[in-house]
Amino acid sequence: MVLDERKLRILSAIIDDYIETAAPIGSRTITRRHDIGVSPATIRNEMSDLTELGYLEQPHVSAGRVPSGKAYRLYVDRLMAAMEDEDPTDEEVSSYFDEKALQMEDIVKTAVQAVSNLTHLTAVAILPGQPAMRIATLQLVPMPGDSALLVIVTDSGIVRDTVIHVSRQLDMDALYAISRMLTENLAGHTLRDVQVMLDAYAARGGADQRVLMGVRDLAAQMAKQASEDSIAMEGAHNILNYPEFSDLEKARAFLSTLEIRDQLISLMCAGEQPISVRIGDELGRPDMADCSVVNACFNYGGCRGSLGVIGPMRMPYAQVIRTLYTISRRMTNLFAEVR
Amino acid sequence: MVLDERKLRILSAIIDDYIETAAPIGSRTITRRHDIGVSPATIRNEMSDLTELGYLEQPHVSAGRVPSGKAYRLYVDRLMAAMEDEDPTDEEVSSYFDEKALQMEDIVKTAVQAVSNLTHLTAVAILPGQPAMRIATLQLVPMPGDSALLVIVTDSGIVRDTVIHVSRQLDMDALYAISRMLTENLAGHTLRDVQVMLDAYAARGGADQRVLMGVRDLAAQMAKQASEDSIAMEGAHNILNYPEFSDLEKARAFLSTLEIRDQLISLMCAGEQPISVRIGDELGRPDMADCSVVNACFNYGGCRGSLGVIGPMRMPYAQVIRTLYTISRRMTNLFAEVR
DNA sequence: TGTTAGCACTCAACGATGACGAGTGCTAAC
DNA sequence: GTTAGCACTCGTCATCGTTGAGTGCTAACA
Repeated sequence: MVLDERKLRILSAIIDDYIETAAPIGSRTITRRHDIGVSPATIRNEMSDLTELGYLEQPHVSAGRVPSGKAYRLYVDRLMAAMEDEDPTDEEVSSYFDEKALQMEDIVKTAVQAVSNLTHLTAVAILPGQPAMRIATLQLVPMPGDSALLVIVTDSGIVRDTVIHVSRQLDMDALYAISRMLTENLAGHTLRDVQVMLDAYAARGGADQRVLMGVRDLAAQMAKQASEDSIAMEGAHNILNYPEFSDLEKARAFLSTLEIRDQLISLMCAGEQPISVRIGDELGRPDMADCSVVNACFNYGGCRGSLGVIGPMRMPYAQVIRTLYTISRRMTNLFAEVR
Repeated sequence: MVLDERKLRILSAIIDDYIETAAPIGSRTITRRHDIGVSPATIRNEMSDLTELGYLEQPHVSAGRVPSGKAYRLYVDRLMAAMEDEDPTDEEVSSYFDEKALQMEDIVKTAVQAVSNLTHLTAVAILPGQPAMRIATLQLVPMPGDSALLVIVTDSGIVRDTVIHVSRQLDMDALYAISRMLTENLAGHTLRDVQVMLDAYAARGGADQRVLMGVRDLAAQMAKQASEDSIAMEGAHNILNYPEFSDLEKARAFLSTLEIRDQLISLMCAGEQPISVRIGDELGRPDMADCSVVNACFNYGGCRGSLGVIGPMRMPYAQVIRTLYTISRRMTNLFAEVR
């Protein structure tokens, strides 16, 4: 038995309808809503074949059919092939990004929000850790009271700051002198090296110990943060709007999984392709067997981040893929600009 | 009919049991679980009186009784009175705050997480806007490429930064010179004034226009952000664990309300007391009539922020109040330190 | 006068039952 | 190969009796 043109059309019709209605599709429904040109009985025969081939499933004998993971896979593969030719427009994406000169973290946050709003699904971005980041500049800014803001900028454009205590008599110029000195000595070194170097300086005495320790602590904190993947998520409880999660227990299980960092990262980490779609079992996780994940990747610095959505297997793949593709490309461009 | 000692004991027993089990409490249950010293029949008579007085409600005639908002009010008032004498210990709170030298926003985020984890409710913090913030320092830090990080520190210790484009030839010293000049001219002025002043400078020409515009834009953005209340929230979908929200529709309504900024702010804004408890109707919102909000306030700079939880009327008030009290006091101390 | 045992009554929850209808699979005719 | 017809399946929904927790009332008791 082979998947001929008519079977494909019927399957496609079922998938489209099911994505829209979330209810099992019967043979008559198809003749009503699509112009296949044959009677329900014929459709039934074809559907029976499609079930045999593993593309359709029957919740029970007297219900309609529901697409299987295999069906979605076929559907998405054809979709992707068809999209290659298309030139995706920027649609409504622009309105989310109209601010200028955003910092990296803001860009990611904005992108995740945009995806969640546009797809009504849960959007997640993951930035893989960069353990070997190097310091580019280091600057102390006076703060009210006897403290200062320590700002560290890395070569990949990541910025972190923290408040440290300093001696009261250090004014803007004095702080700048220290900043210059520290930058000259530390620029180009990795965050880990810096910690060791500063301990050595401190042991030799001389400079303001509090400042040195402050820098070391922030460097340590940054090194820790930077070596960990960072996550942005938005729209987690969008899934409550999907009938497949109308069972509270399921919804809770889904949300709990999203809350566990490692699980989320392993779910959402992208492959090498610009767009990757993993459907149901392909996720390799029994608890997520009726979910799908679509990922796009983007470049920032020398690295690859992942932007994606997670939701029920029944999701509007075409729209999701288009949205993710557009936004991830936009992100890559913005990051290129920032550098 | 008056609320004598025995009625109070029975009411209190009902509330305690109900908070624990979430199921209507019957007369026999009370005699089984509490040592009131009278028979179920007597309890029934008392319960009938309590219902008459408005402290108890009957979901239907053959179910047990459920405490009314009025009952919780009484319960909480007595609780607060009893707590005055107590010296609250720091319990497990410390483990959340062991990082040193946190920035304001981090402290708030940490606090909200701590509250949510400890109470298993939805925790929210609100920092009221400070429209009249003044600039304390302003500093440009070199970034890779032809851009710089602009950092603005306000007199209340709020820090914001953004990346701006500058001429390629500006090195660290040049940027510092500009920073000094700008700080000298702008320090002490409000964010709004600064925008006007910079437009004037720019019109006169001379200095690096891009820098001036960058500073103006960031000042504008900060002014906008600062004049708005800022919100931190954690544990929104904790409510899915409460049987009162086992109705998906209710859960969704609750979550939607939390997502609407203005509604959330109006719900969570605290009064002047260190701890405020608003129960059911007292919130003045029909859609939240079976929820309660407990708020604590904390000081930061000259301002008052609010830290609170929102959840079903049936919440463990004693524990919630204690937790909020401890953490809000801790926050006030930390903010005093930072300054 | 307050307390208690007894008893009739109420009503949500639960399970069984049957009608309904959407949908299937099979067969025979076209 | 397609289609009409028909028997069959099975989830959904409404109905109905049963069960049990809990109440309110009354009368007896201390």
